[in-house]
Amino acid sequence: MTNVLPSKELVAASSRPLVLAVLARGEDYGYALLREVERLSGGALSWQEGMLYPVLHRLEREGLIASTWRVAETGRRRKYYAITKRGQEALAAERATWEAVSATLRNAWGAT
Amino acid sequence: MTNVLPSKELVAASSRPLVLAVLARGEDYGYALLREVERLSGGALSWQEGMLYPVLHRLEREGLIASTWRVAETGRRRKYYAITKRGQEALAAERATWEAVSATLRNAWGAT
DNA sequence: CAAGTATACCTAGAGCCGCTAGGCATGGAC
DNA sequence: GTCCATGCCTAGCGGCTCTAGGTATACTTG
Repeated sequence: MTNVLPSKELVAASSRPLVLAVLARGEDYGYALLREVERLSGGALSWQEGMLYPVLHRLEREGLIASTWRVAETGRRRKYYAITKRGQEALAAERATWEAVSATLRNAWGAT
Repeated sequence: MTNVLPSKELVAASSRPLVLAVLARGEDYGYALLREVERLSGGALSWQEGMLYPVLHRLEREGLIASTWRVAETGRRRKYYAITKRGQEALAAERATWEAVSATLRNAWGAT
């Protein structure tokens, strides 16, 4: 399932729920999120940095995630993001809409 | 599952595969597609005309669907769209990317 | 110790797409 | 004859990814 190259629209639709879902499992920082998405997709998805950082900034501005600068054991400065209470509610809502659309697509695909 | 109000990004991501999927089941016209999507979603999704017609024109310009003006039994002029061979290939590709992204989301949701 | 690579963050501009908010035309109901 | 549903279309706005950069630092290798 390598390299299916989702359209930019599909990237746009999945970026928020995916970031929130990953952060719901524990805090993480931007650069590592890129790796995590690639891992979770089995290599199929590969996000660009240019879309991730704006997404993180938007989510933080909306109060769905919160950031903390910290120095890692490697000695590098990293900006760690954690999901907030409102972020968890938003995640549940995003998931519900995603599943509604998915169910609709399955209906359309299934019925010949 | 009424009224989940998908983001415009999710609408953008699903419009192409959904239109192609519906037309793969048989030709249809714009206005009826709006109803069909509402029906397939169980009332959860409600497309605006302002996004559907541009989508149809884009898909036709790309050769994925083809249109024919015809007069219905009601006496009204309708523009019927049918999926083309290339459209069916595009549908398969769209479906593959959608499922790759869905699987990624499920992975993120599932693992706590 | 110098150079290259991986890490780690950020942003401006372009292009694309849905949404809002209209417009136009006709058939059927009352 | 008036109103609603049908049936198609489009211009302008805002928002989001992508391209294509920039900056800085730790680690590796010769």
